[in-house]
Amino acid sequence: MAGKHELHEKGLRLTPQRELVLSAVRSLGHATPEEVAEKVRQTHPGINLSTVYRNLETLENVGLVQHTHLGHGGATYHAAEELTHLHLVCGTCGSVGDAPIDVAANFVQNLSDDYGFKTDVTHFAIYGTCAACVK
Amino acid sequence: MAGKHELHEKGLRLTPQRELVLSAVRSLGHATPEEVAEKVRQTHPGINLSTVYRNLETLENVGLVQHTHLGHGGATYHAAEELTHLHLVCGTCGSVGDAPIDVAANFVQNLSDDYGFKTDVTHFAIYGTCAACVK
DNA sequence: TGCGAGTTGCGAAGTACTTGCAGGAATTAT
DNA sequence: ATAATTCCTGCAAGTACTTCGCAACTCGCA
Repeated sequence: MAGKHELHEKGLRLTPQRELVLSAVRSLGHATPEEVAEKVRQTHPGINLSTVYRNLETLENVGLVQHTHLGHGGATYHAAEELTHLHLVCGTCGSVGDAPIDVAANFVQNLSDDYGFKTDVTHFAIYGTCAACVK
Repeated sequence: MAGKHELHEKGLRLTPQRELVLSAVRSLGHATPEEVAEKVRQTHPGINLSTVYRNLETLENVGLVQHTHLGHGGATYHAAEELTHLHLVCGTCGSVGDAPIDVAANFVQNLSDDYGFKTDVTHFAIYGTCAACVK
């Protein structure tokens, strides 16, 4: 379908590094900048950390990836396509689970109705204890 | 009522710095370690940042304060008494609003029923756009 | 193919936070 | 009240993460 790469369509240049950063984010699901760098190094060992940071930022600007705060301090990036679920972070084991956005629909609606607050549930993680650790 | 300070009862020493840190957290509502330090300096200029960090940690251990992730990277502390509301962070203006925990009751219930995930809604902020910025 | 502009790599600077140590203050026992 | 002990504070060095500047390089277009 597309004769041009998606990066092209966003007005960005198509460089190996950039494409690798994007695909790393996509294949990792959620990842810190450092994890992305590590992943990219599997195919492109020489890539510099700052390049990863810069590309993450650039890709975020054009809307291909987005960052989320999982709370440990650093931001975590994920592909824009993944934006359909929310993150369930377990405070005990540290695992990150997913849940469809619908479970929060009600909550979002409440906040909107009562406070006029438009919630973006995907941006922050939901903290708690996962089923495995509750036992 | 208490002949002893609450800090005493927790087995902690009563130092001016420590008491000031606690009262700063209480009066600020939510505050980053640095904001706490700034507040404390109004009455005790010489206090060191590391003292603030350590006291925050100590106070958290005995349950007098707790930290929440508002997403900017650093933790935000608040008094344990404040634990009855969740934080609504506006991505546009940066303001932090409050909402009673009840609005999330439904959501928490869903997560618990469907995933066995016990959510602590107060630990992480809820991200979105506040009423003022939506306009 | 050749030019212009966006990108990369590298090192260093900057910021935010944490940790170790020695002196000083608060408690407890005498 | 005094002395001894233990904890706490302040200072400073150290670590981790992120951003910046610059020169060389590569991509995209004519």
